Amino acid sequence: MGSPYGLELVENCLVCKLRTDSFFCNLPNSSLEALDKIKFTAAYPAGAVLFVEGQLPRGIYILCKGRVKLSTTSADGKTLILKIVQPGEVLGLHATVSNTPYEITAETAQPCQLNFVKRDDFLRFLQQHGDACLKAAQHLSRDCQSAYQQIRSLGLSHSAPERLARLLLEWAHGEGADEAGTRIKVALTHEEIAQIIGTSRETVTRTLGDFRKKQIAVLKGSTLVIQNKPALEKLVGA
Amino acid sequence: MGSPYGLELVENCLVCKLRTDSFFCNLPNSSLEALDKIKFTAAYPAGAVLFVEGQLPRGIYILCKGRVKLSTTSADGKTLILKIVQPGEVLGLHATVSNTPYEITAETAQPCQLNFVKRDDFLRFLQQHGDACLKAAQHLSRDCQSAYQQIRSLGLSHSAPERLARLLLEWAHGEGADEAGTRIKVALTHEEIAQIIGTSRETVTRTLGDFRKKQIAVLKGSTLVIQNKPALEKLVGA
DNA sequence: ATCAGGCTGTGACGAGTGTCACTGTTACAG
DNA sequence: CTGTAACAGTGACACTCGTCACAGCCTGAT
Repeated sequence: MGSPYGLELVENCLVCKLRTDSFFCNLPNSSLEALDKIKFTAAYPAGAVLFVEGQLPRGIYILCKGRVKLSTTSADGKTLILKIVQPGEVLGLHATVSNTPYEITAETAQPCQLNFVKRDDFLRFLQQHGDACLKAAQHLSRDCQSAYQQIRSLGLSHSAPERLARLLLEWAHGEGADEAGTRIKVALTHEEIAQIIGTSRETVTRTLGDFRKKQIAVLKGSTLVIQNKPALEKLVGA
Repeated sequence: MGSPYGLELVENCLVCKLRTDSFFCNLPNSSLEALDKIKFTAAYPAGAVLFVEGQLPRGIYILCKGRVKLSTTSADGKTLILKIVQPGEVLGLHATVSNTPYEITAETAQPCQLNFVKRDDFLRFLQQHGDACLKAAQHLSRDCQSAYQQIRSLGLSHSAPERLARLLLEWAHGEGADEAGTRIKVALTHEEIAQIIGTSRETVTRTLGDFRKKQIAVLKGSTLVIQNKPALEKLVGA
Protein backbone atom coordinates (compact mmCIF):
# COMPACT_ATOMS: atom_id res chain seq x y z
CA MET A 1 0.00 0.00 0.00
CA GLY A 2 1.75 3.14 -1.14
CA SER A 3 1.24 6.30 0.86
CA PRO A 4 3.00 9.01 -1.14
CA TYR A 5 4.21 12.20 0.56
CA GLY A 6 3.29 10.76 3.95
CA LEU A 7 -0.41 10.67 3.16
CA GLU A 8 -2.75 7.78 3.47
CA LEU A 9 -5.07 7.90 0.51
CA VAL A 10 -8.79 7.55 1.08
CA GLU A 11 -10.23 6.18 -2.11
CA ASN A 12 -13.92 6.07 -1.30
CA CYS A 13 -15.90 9.16 -0.37
CA LEU A 14 -18.66 7.10 1.24
CA VAL A 15 -16.42 5.71 3.94
CA CYS A 16 -14.11 8.71 4.12
CA LYS A 17 -13.23 9.84 7.60
CA LEU A 18 -12.09 13.22 6.37
CA ARG A 19 -15.55 14.22 5.24
CA THR A 20 -16.43 17.68 6.40
CA ASP A 21 -19.91 19.08 6.72
CA SER A 22 -19.30 21.34 3.79
CA PHE A 23 -20.17 21.27 0.10
CA PHE A 24 -19.86 18.03 -1.82
CA CYS A 25 -18.82 15.89 1.09
CA ASN A 26 -22.26 15.84 2.63
CA LEU A 27 -24.31 15.04 -0.44
CA PRO A 28 -26.93 12.32 -0.14
CA ASN A 29 -25.45 8.90 -0.77
CA SER A 30 -26.99 8.45 -4.21
CA SER A 31 -25.25 11.54 -5.57
CA LEU A 32 -22.07 10.78 -3.70
CA GLU A 33 -21.88 7.35 -5.29
CA ALA A 34 -22.23 8.90 -8.73
CA LEU A 35 -19.47 11.38 -7.88
CA ASP A 36 -17.31 8.56 -6.61
CA LYS A 37 -17.46 6.85 -10.00
CA ILE A 38 -16.15 9.81 -11.99
CA LYS A 39 -13.48 11.11 -9.66
CA PHE A 40 -9.77 10.39 -9.59
CA THR A 41 -7.97 10.50 -6.28
CA ALA A 42 -4.37 11.63 -6.15
CA ALA A 43 -1.78 12.93 -3.74
CA TYR A 44 0.50 15.89 -4.33
CA PRO A 45 3.62 17.14 -2.57
CA ALA A 46 3.86 20.65 -1.16
CA GLY A 47 4.46 23.25 -3.84
CA ALA A 48 2.68 21.38 -6.63
CA VAL A 49 0.88 23.60 -9.11
CA LEU A 50 -2.62 22.29 -9.87
CA PHE A 51 -3.46 24.88 -12.49
CA VAL A 52 -2.21 28.24 -13.69
CA GLU A 53 -4.17 31.35 -14.53
CA GLY A 54 -4.91 31.52 -18.23
CA GLN A 55 -5.21 27.76 -18.77
CA LEU A 56 -8.42 26.33 -20.10
CA PRO A 57 -10.30 24.44 -17.39
CA ARG A 58 -9.70 20.71 -17.35
CA GLY A 59 -12.05 20.07 -14.45
CA ILE A 60 -12.48 20.55 -10.73
CA TYR A 61 -10.43 19.49 -7.74
CA ILE A 62 -11.98 18.64 -4.39
CA LEU A 63 -9.55 19.15 -1.55
CA CYS A 64 -9.68 16.25 0.91
CA LYS A 65 -6.60 16.95 2.98
CA GLY A 66 -3.99 19.69 3.16
CA ARG A 67 -3.99 23.37 2.23
CA VAL A 68 -3.96 24.98 -1.19
CA LYS A 69 -2.93 28.53 -1.98
CA LEU A 70 -4.90 30.50 -4.58
CA SER A 71 -3.14 33.47 -6.12
CA THR A 72 -2.82 35.74 -9.11
CA THR A 73 0.30 37.37 -10.45
CA SER A 74 0.65 40.65 -12.31
CA ALA A 75 2.77 41.21 -15.39
CA ASP A 76 5.61 42.60 -13.31
CA GLY A 77 5.74 39.60 -11.01
CA LYS A 78 3.83 40.94 -8.03
CA THR A 79 1.71 38.23 -6.42
CA LEU A 80 -1.60 38.53 -4.61
CA ILE A 81 -2.88 35.63 -2.53
CA LEU A 82 -6.64 35.30 -2.78
CA LYS A 83 -7.32 32.53 -0.38
CA ILE A 84 -5.93 29.59 1.54
CA VAL A 85 -8.28 26.74 0.71
CA GLN A 86 -9.33 24.35 3.46
CA PRO A 87 -10.30 20.68 3.13
CA GLY A 88 -13.80 20.12 1.79
CA GLU A 89 -13.64 23.02 -0.62
CA VAL A 90 -13.60 22.82 -4.40
CA LEU A 91 -11.02 24.34 -6.71
CA GLY A 92 -11.52 25.55 -10.26
CA LEU A 93 -15.28 25.47 -9.99
CA HIS A 94 -16.11 28.75 -11.68
CA ALA A 95 -13.75 28.22 -14.60
CA THR A 96 -15.17 24.74 -15.12
CA VAL A 97 -18.80 25.80 -14.87
CA SER A 98 -18.48 28.77 -17.20
CA ASN A 99 -15.81 27.21 -19.43
CA THR A 100 -13.56 30.24 -19.25
CA PRO A 101 -9.84 30.12 -18.47
CA TYR A 102 -8.81 29.72 -14.85
CA GLU A 103 -8.16 33.26 -13.70
CA ILE A 104 -6.24 32.18 -10.64
CA THR A 105 -3.35 29.87 -9.89
CA ALA A 106 -3.66 27.00 -7.41
CA GLU A 107 -0.61 25.65 -5.63
CA THR A 108 -0.45 23.17 -2.77
CA ALA A 109 0.99 24.65 0.40
CA GLN A 110 1.33 21.26 2.08
CA PRO A 111 1.17 17.65 0.96
CA CYS A 112 -2.42 17.26 -0.21
CA GLN A 113 -4.97 14.69 -1.20
CA LEU A 114 -7.31 15.82 -3.96
CA ASN A 115 -10.13 14.37 -6.01
CA PHE A 116 -10.12 15.41 -9.63
CA VAL A 117 -13.22 15.31 -11.83
CA LYS A 118 -13.04 15.94 -15.56
CA ARG A 119 -15.05 18.84 -16.87
CA ASP A 120 -17.42 16.83 -19.08
CA ASP A 121 -18.08 14.29 -16.38
CA PHE A 122 -18.66 17.00 -13.84
CA LEU A 123 -21.11 19.00 -15.93
CA ARG A 124 -23.07 15.84 -16.71
CA PHE A 125 -23.07 15.03 -13.03
CA LEU A 126 -24.46 18.46 -12.17
CA GLN A 127 -27.22 18.15 -14.75
CA GLN A 128 -28.29 14.76 -13.45
CA HIS A 129 -28.10 15.65 -9.76
CA GLY A 130 -30.04 18.76 -8.91
CA ASP A 131 -28.95 18.67 -5.28
CA ALA A 132 -25.31 18.70 -6.33
CA CYS A 133 -25.94 21.57 -8.69
CA LEU A 134 -27.49 23.57 -5.90
CA LYS A 135 -24.48 22.76 -3.74
CA ALA A 136 -22.22 23.96 -6.51
CA ALA A 137 -24.17 27.20 -6.68
CA GLN A 138 -23.84 27.60 -2.93
CA HIS A 139 -20.15 26.97 -3.12
CA LEU A 140 -19.77 29.58 -5.84
CA SER A 141 -21.74 32.06 -3.82
CA ARG A 142 -19.32 31.56 -0.93
CA ASP A 143 -16.42 32.18 -3.26
CA CYS A 144 -18.13 35.40 -4.29
CA GLN A 145 -18.59 36.37 -0.70
CA SER A 146 -14.98 35.88 0.23
CA ALA A 147 -13.97 37.76 -2.90
CA TYR A 148 -16.22 40.67 -1.97
CA GLN A 149 -14.75 40.65 1.49
CA GLN A 150 -11.28 40.95 0.04
CA ILE A 151 -12.41 43.76 -2.24
CA ARG A 152 -13.71 45.60 0.81
CA SER A 153 -10.45 45.04 2.60
CA LEU A 154 -8.37 46.28 -0.33
CA GLY A 155 -10.58 49.09 -1.50
CA LEU A 156 -12.08 50.58 1.61
CA SER A 157 -9.22 50.54 4.08
CA HIS A 158 -6.94 53.52 4.48
CA SER A 159 -3.81 51.86 5.76
CA ALA A 160 -1.80 48.70 5.96
CA PRO A 161 -2.26 48.32 9.74
CA GLU A 162 -6.01 48.38 9.17
CA ARG A 163 -5.84 45.60 6.60
CA LEU A 164 -3.53 43.52 8.75
CA ALA A 165 -5.82 43.95 11.73
CA ARG A 166 -8.73 42.81 9.59
CA LEU A 167 -6.82 39.72 8.54
CA LEU A 168 -5.89 38.81 12.10
CA LEU A 169 -9.48 39.20 13.20
CA GLU A 170 -10.60 37.01 10.34
CA TRP A 171 -8.20 34.32 11.51
CA ALA A 172 -9.30 34.72 15.10
CA HIS A 173 -12.94 34.38 14.16
CA GLY A 174 -14.37 31.28 15.80
CA GLU A 175 -11.21 30.43 17.75
CA GLY A 176 -11.35 30.09 21.49
CA ALA A 177 -9.41 32.32 23.84
CA ASP A 178 -7.73 31.77 27.20
CA GLU A 179 -6.35 34.28 29.68
CA ALA A 180 -3.30 35.01 27.48
CA GLY A 181 -5.51 35.79 24.49
CA THR A 182 -6.48 34.00 21.30
CA ARG A 183 -3.86 31.50 20.09
CA ILE A 184 -3.82 30.66 16.38
CA LYS A 185 -1.55 28.58 14.14
CA VAL A 186 -0.53 30.34 10.94
CA ALA A 187 1.90 28.74 8.53
CA LEU A 188 2.62 31.88 6.55
CA THR A 189 5.69 34.02 6.15
CA HIS A 190 5.58 37.80 6.37
CA GLU A 191 6.01 37.82 2.62
CA GLU A 192 2.84 35.76 2.15
CA ILE A 193 0.87 37.86 4.59
CA ALA A 194 1.96 40.90 2.60
CA GLN A 195 0.66 39.25 -0.55
CA ILE A 196 -2.70 38.65 1.08
CA ILE A 197 -3.27 42.21 2.23
CA GLY A 198 -1.60 43.78 -0.80
CA THR A 199 1.37 45.47 0.81
CA SER A 200 5.13 44.91 1.08
CA ARG A 201 6.99 42.44 3.24
CA GLU A 202 8.74 45.22 5.16
CA THR A 203 5.46 46.89 6.05
CA VAL A 204 4.13 43.63 7.48
CA THR A 205 7.26 43.19 9.57
CA ARG A 206 7.09 46.76 10.83
CA THR A 207 3.38 46.62 11.57
CA LEU A 208 3.66 43.32 13.42
CA GLY A 209 6.52 44.82 15.39
CA ASP A 210 4.29 47.72 16.21
CA PHE A 211 1.49 45.40 17.33
CA ARG A 212 3.97 43.56 19.55
CA LYS A 213 5.21 46.79 21.11
CA LYS A 214 1.64 47.85 21.84
CA GLN A 215 0.83 44.39 23.20
CA ILE A 216 -1.94 43.94 20.67
CA ALA A 217 -0.72 40.74 19.04
CA VAL A 218 2.45 38.68 18.79
CA LEU A 219 3.49 36.41 15.92
CA LYS A 220 6.33 34.10 16.89
CA GLY A 221 7.24 31.29 14.55
CA SER A 222 3.94 29.96 13.33
CA THR A 223 2.01 30.87 16.48
CA LEU A 224 -0.05 34.00 16.63
CA VAL A 225 -1.38 35.26 19.95
CA ILE A 226 -3.92 38.03 19.93
CA GLN A 227 -3.72 39.79 23.25
CA ASN A 228 -5.91 42.79 22.65
CA LYS A 229 -8.75 42.02 20.30
CA PRO A 230 -10.66 45.27 20.98
CA ALA A 231 -7.63 47.24 19.84
CA LEU A 232 -7.68 45.39 16.52
CA GLU A 233 -11.39 46.01 16.15
CA LYS A 234 -10.81 49.66 16.78
CA LEU A 235 -8.19 49.70 14.03
CA VAL A 236 -10.59 48.32 11.44
CA GLY A 237 -13.11 50.94 12.49
CA ALA A 238 -15.76 48.57 13.78
CA MET B 1 -52.24 51.30 -18.80
CA GLY B 2 -49.82 52.92 -16.37
CA SER B 3 -46.21 53.33 -17.42
CA PRO B 4 -44.45 54.58 -14.31
CA TYR B 5 -41.18 56.53 -14.54
CA GLY B 6 -41.46 56.65 -18.31
CA LEU B 7 -41.11 52.91 -18.67
CA GLU B 8 -43.37 50.60 -20.55
CA LEU B 9 -43.67 47.45 -18.51
CA VAL B 10 -43.20 44.11 -20.21
CA GLU B 11 -45.14 41.61 -18.19
CA ASN B 12 -44.40 38.38 -20.00
CA CYS B 13 -40.86 37.06 -20.41
CA LEU B 14 -41.88 34.82 -23.32
CA VAL B 15 -42.82 37.71 -25.57
CA CYS B 16 -40.34 40.17 -24.11
CA LYS B 17 -38.44 42.18 -26.67
CA LEU B 18 -35.79 43.15 -24.14
CA ARG B 19 -34.59 39.58 -23.79
CA THR B 20 -30.84 39.38 -23.98
CA ASP B 21 -28.84 36.31 -24.82
CA SER B 22 -27.62 36.09 -21.27
CA PHE B 23 -28.55 34.08 -18.21
CA PHE B 24 -32.20 33.51 -17.42
CA CYS B 25 -33.59 35.29 -20.43
CA ASN B 26 -32.64 32.52 -22.82
CA LEU B 27 -33.88 29.55 -20.87
CA PRO B 28 -35.93 26.96 -22.74
CA ASN B 29 -39.59 27.90 -22.83
CA SER B 30 -40.71 25.30 -20.32
CA SER B 31 -38.48 26.75 -17.62
CA LEU B 32 -39.21 30.30 -18.64
CA GLU B 33 -42.93 29.70 -18.23
CA ALA B 34 -42.37 28.39 -14.73
CA LEU B 35 -40.25 31.43 -13.92
CA ASP B 36 -42.93 33.67 -15.36
CA LYS B 37 -45.45 32.31 -12.88
CA ILE B 38 -43.45 33.13 -9.78
CA LYS B 39 -42.01 36.51 -10.71
CA PHE B 40 -43.32 39.98 -9.95
CA THR B 41 -42.60 42.74 -12.41
CA ALA B 42 -42.10 46.26 -11.14
CA ALA B 43 -40.65 49.59 -12.17
CA TYR B 44 -38.39 51.76 -10.04
CA PRO B 45 -37.27 55.38 -10.35
CA ALA B 46 -33.60 56.32 -10.45
CA GLY B 47 -31.99 56.21 -7.02
CA ALA B 48 -34.25 53.49 -5.61
CA VAL B 49 -32.52 51.16 -3.15
CA LEU B 50 -33.36 47.53 -3.87
CA PHE B 51 -31.50 46.09 -0.92
CA VAL B 52 -28.88 47.13 1.58
CA GLU B 53 -25.84 45.23 2.80
CA GLY B 54 -26.60 43.36 5.99
CA GLN B 55 -30.24 42.64 5.19
CA LEU B 56 -31.43 39.06 5.03
CA PRO B 57 -32.14 38.02 1.44
CA ARG B 58 -35.76 38.32 0.37
CA GLY B 59 -35.14 36.98 -3.10
CA ILE B 60 -33.57 37.80 -6.44
CA TYR B 61 -34.09 40.62 -8.92
CA ILE B 62 -33.68 40.17 -12.65
CA LEU B 63 -32.83 43.43 -14.37
CA CYS B 64 -34.85 43.89 -17.55
CA LYS B 65 -34.13 47.50 -18.34
CA GLY B 66 -31.96 50.24 -16.88
CA ARG B 67 -28.73 50.20 -14.87
CA VAL B 68 -28.17 49.25 -11.26
CA LYS B 69 -25.20 50.23 -9.12
CA LEU B 70 -23.73 47.70 -6.69
CA SER B 71 -21.66 49.09 -3.85
CA THR B 72 -20.38 48.59 -0.33
CA THR B 73 -19.75 51.24 2.27
CA SER B 74 -17.24 51.21 5.09
CA ALA B 75 -17.92 52.26 8.65
CA ASP B 76 -16.49 55.72 8.02
CA GLY B 77 -18.72 56.35 5.02
CA LYS B 78 -16.29 55.60 2.21
CA THR B 79 -18.06 53.92 -0.70
CA LEU B 80 -16.71 51.39 -3.17
CA ILE B 81 -18.64 50.64 -6.35
CA LEU B 82 -18.39 46.98 -7.29
CA LYS B 83 -20.24 46.90 -10.54
CA ILE B 84 -22.70 48.62 -12.81
CA VAL B 85 -25.24 45.92 -13.63
CA GLN B 86 -26.56 45.64 -17.20
CA PRO B 87 -29.95 44.34 -18.33
CA GLY B 88 -30.26 40.57 -18.29
CA GLU B 89 -28.22 40.15 -15.13
CA VAL B 90 -29.45 38.95 -11.78
CA LEU B 91 -29.12 40.77 -8.47
CA GLY B 92 -28.89 39.24 -5.02
CA LEU B 93 -28.24 35.77 -6.35
CA HIS B 94 -25.49 34.70 -3.99
CA ALA B 95 -27.19 35.95 -0.87
CA THR B 96 -30.39 34.17 -1.90
CA VAL B 97 -28.70 30.90 -2.81
CA SER B 98 -26.60 30.69 0.33
CA ASN B 99 -29.15 32.37 2.61
CA THR B 100 -26.62 34.78 4.05
CA PRO B 101 -27.14 38.53 4.37
CA TYR B 102 -26.67 40.63 1.25
CA GLU B 103 -23.12 41.88 1.53
CA ILE B 104 -23.60 44.59 -1.03
CA THR B 105 -26.07 47.40 -1.65
CA ALA B 106 -28.05 47.69 -4.89
CA GLU B 107 -29.34 51.04 -6.06
CA THR B 108 -30.92 51.92 -9.40
CA ALA B 109 -28.87 54.42 -11.39
CA GLN B 110 -31.67 55.02 -13.90
CA PRO B 111 -35.38 54.23 -14.07
CA CYS B 112 -35.45 50.44 -14.15
CA GLN B 113 -37.71 47.52 -14.78
CA LEU B 114 -37.03 44.51 -12.61
CA ASN B 115 -38.49 41.09 -12.02
CA PHE B 116 -38.52 40.00 -8.43
CA VAL B 117 -38.68 36.36 -7.33
CA LYS B 118 -39.20 35.37 -3.71
CA ARG B 119 -36.49 33.27 -2.16
CA ASP B 120 -38.60 30.19 -1.48
CA ASP B 121 -40.14 30.25 -4.93
CA PHE B 122 -36.76 30.72 -6.52
CA LEU B 123 -35.03 27.88 -4.69
CA ARG B 124 -37.90 25.53 -5.53
CA PHE B 125 -37.64 26.67 -9.14
CA LEU B 126 -33.92 25.88 -9.19
CA GLN B 127 -34.47 22.43 -7.74
CA GLN B 128 -37.10 21.57 -10.31
CA HIS B 129 -35.28 22.99 -13.31
CA GLY B 130 -31.78 21.69 -13.64
CA ASP B 131 -31.04 23.88 -16.64
CA ALA B 132 -31.91 26.99 -14.66
CA CYS B 133 -29.77 25.84 -11.78
CA LEU B 134 -26.81 25.43 -14.10
CA LYS B 135 -27.50 28.91 -15.47
CA ALA B 136 -27.51 30.23 -11.94
CA ALA B 137 -24.16 28.58 -11.29
CA GLN B 138 -22.78 30.12 -14.46
CA HIS B 139 -24.07 33.50 -13.44
CA LEU B 140 -22.44 33.18 -10.06
CA SER B 141 -19.19 32.16 -11.66
CA ARG B 142 -19.26 35.34 -13.74
CA ASP B 143 -19.81 37.38 -10.62
CA CYS B 144 -16.78 35.66 -9.15
CA GLN B 145 -14.77 36.45 -12.21
CA SER B 146 -15.58 40.11 -12.18
CA ALA B 147 -14.86 40.19 -8.46
CA TYR B 148 -11.47 38.59 -9.01
CA GLN B 149 -10.77 41.09 -11.73
CA GLN B 150 -11.48 43.92 -9.33
CA ILE B 151 -9.27 42.32 -6.70
CA ARG B 152 -6.46 42.21 -9.22
CA SER B 153 -7.05 45.82 -10.11
CA LEU B 154 -7.05 46.94 -6.49
CA GLY B 155 -4.34 44.68 -5.15
CA LEU B 156 -1.81 44.36 -7.91
CA SER B 157 -1.62 47.85 -9.37
CA HIS B 158 0.93 50.32 -8.15
CA SER B 159 -0.79 53.58 -8.94
CA ALA B 160 -4.08 55.32 -9.56
CA PRO B 161 -3.31 56.07 -13.24
CA GLU B 162 -2.78 52.36 -13.75
CA ARG B 163 -6.16 51.49 -12.26
CA LEU B 164 -7.92 54.21 -14.22
CA ALA B 165 -6.29 53.03 -17.43
CA ARG B 166 -7.47 49.51 -16.68
CA LEU B 167 -11.02 50.76 -16.17
CA LEU B 168 -11.03 52.73 -19.41
CA LEU B 169 -9.75 49.70 -21.31
CA GLU B 170 -12.45 47.58 -19.73
CA TRP B 171 -15.06 50.05 -20.96
CA ALA B 172 -13.50 50.20 -24.40
CA HIS B 173 -13.48 46.43 -24.70
CA GLY B 174 -15.71 45.38 -27.55
CA GLU B 175 -16.51 48.93 -28.69
CA GLY B 176 -15.76 49.97 -32.24
CA ALA B 177 -13.31 52.73 -33.08
CA ASP B 178 -13.21 55.35 -35.84
CA GLU B 179 -10.36 57.62 -36.89
CA ALA B 180 -10.81 59.85 -33.80
CA GLY B 181 -10.53 56.87 -31.47
CA THR B 182 -12.93 54.80 -29.43
CA ARG B 183 -16.06 56.70 -28.40
CA ILE B 184 -17.90 55.49 -25.28
CA LYS B 185 -20.85 56.78 -23.28
CA VAL B 186 -20.25 56.85 -19.55
CA ALA B 187 -22.85 58.23 -17.19
CA LEU B 188 -20.57 58.49 -14.20
CA THR B 189 -19.15 61.41 -12.29
CA HIS B 190 -15.51 61.65 -11.32
CA GLU B 191 -16.61 60.84 -7.81
CA GLU B 192 -18.17 57.57 -8.92
CA ILE B 193 -15.17 56.62 -11.03
CA ALA B 194 -13.04 57.24 -7.95
CA GLN B 195 -15.26 54.88 -5.98
CA ILE B 196 -14.80 52.17 -8.61
CA ILE B 197 -11.02 52.26 -8.67
CA GLY B 198 -10.67 53.00 -4.97
CA THR B 199 -9.11 56.43 -5.04
CA SER B 200 -10.17 60.02 -4.40
CA ARG B 201 -12.23 62.31 -6.62
CA GLU B 202 -9.37 64.77 -7.00
CA THR B 203 -6.98 62.07 -8.17
CA VAL B 204 -9.44 61.05 -10.88
CA THR B 205 -9.81 64.65 -12.03
CA ARG B 206 -6.06 65.15 -12.08
CA THR B 207 -5.34 61.87 -13.85
CA LEU B 208 -7.99 62.49 -16.49
CA GLY B 209 -6.51 65.94 -16.99
CA ASP B 210 -3.16 64.29 -17.44
CA PHE B 211 -4.58 61.84 -19.98
CA ARG B 212 -6.10 64.77 -21.86
CA LYS B 213 -2.81 66.65 -21.92
CA LYS B 214 -1.02 63.59 -23.24
CA GLN B 215 -3.78 63.02 -25.79
CA ILE B 216 -4.44 59.57 -24.43
CA ALA B 217 -8.14 59.98 -23.62
CA VAL B 218 -10.69 62.75 -23.14
CA LEU B 219 -13.79 62.66 -20.96
CA LYS B 220 -16.17 65.49 -21.74
CA GLY B 221 -19.65 65.40 -20.28
CA SER B 222 -20.71 61.79 -20.55
CA THR B 223 -18.64 61.04 -23.66
CA LEU B 224 -15.30 59.37 -23.37
CA VAL B 225 -12.97 59.27 -26.37
CA ILE B 226 -9.92 57.04 -26.18
CA GLN B 227 -7.36 58.43 -28.57
CA ASN B 228 -4.33 56.36 -27.70
CA LYS B 229 -5.23 52.86 -26.62
CA PRO B 230 -1.67 51.51 -26.76
CA ALA B 231 -0.62 54.15 -24.23
CA LEU B 232 -3.27 52.89 -21.83
CA GLU B 233 -2.19 49.31 -22.37
CA LYS B 234 1.35 50.32 -21.61
CA LEU B 235 0.17 51.92 -18.36
CA VAL B 236 -1.45 48.72 -17.12
CA GLY B 237 1.73 46.90 -17.96
CA ALA B 238 0.33 44.61 -20.63
C1' DA C 1 -32.07 87.13 -14.00
C1' DT C 2 -30.60 85.19 -9.84
C1' DC C 3 -29.40 81.83 -6.86
C1' DA C 4 -28.28 77.25 -4.99
C1' DG C 5 -26.20 72.94 -5.40
C1' DG C 6 -23.55 69.64 -7.64
C1' DC C 7 -19.62 68.78 -10.48
C1' DT C 8 -14.93 69.85 -12.16
C1' DG C 9 -10.33 71.88 -11.97
C1' DT C 10 -6.10 73.20 -9.17
C1' DG C 11 -2.62 74.36 -5.54
C1' DA C 12 -0.28 73.17 -1.15
C1' DC C 13 1.09 69.99 2.21
C1' DG C 14 2.10 65.93 4.84
C1' DA C 15 1.23 61.05 6.30
C1' DG C 16 1.89 56.55 4.76
C1' DT C 17 4.38 53.22 2.55
C1' DG C 18 7.15 51.16 -1.32
C1' DT C 19 11.92 50.55 -2.28
C1' DC C 20 16.71 49.83 -1.44
C1' DA C 21 20.31 48.33 1.28
C1' DC C 22 21.90 46.09 4.95
C1' DT C 23 22.19 43.27 9.37
C1' DG C 24 20.60 39.70 12.43
C1' DT C 25 18.39 35.19 13.08
C1' DT C 26 16.91 30.59 12.32
C1' DA C 27 16.97 26.08 10.07
C1' DC C 28 18.77 22.59 7.85
C1' DA C 29 22.28 19.90 4.87
C1' DG C 30 26.79 18.32 4.47
C1' DC D 1 30.47 22.42 13.46
C1' DT D 2 30.19 25.21 9.37
C1' DG D 3 28.12 27.03 5.35
C1' DT D 4 24.13 28.45 3.00
C1' DA D 5 19.68 30.00 2.17
C1' DA D 6 15.44 31.69 3.61
C1' DC D 7 13.26 34.68 6.65
C1' DA D 8 12.87 38.68 9.89
C1' DG D 9 14.08 43.26 11.52
C1' DT D 10 15.50 48.13 10.65
C1' DG D 11 16.99 52.78 8.85
C1' DA D 12 16.90 56.28 5.07
C1' DC D 13 14.56 58.42 1.43
C1' DA D 14 11.53 59.65 -2.27
C1' DC D 15 7.15 59.72 -4.03
C1' DT D 16 2.39 58.93 -4.49
C1' DC D 17 -1.92 60.34 -3.23
C1' DG D 18 -5.44 61.63 0.31
C1' DT D 19 -6.97 65.77 2.39
C1' DC D 20 -8.21 70.52 2.80
C1' DA D 21 -9.32 74.71 0.66
C1' DC D 22 -11.11 77.31 -2.80
C1' DA D 23 -12.26 78.93 -7.54
C1' DG D 24 -14.84 78.31 -11.89
C1' DC D 25 -18.85 76.27 -14.22
C1' DC D 26 -22.83 74.20 -15.44
C1' DT D 27 -28.06 73.03 -14.73
C1' DG D 28 -32.32 73.56 -13.04
C1' DA D 29 -35.46 75.94 -9.74
C1' DT D 30 -37.53 80.22 -8.27
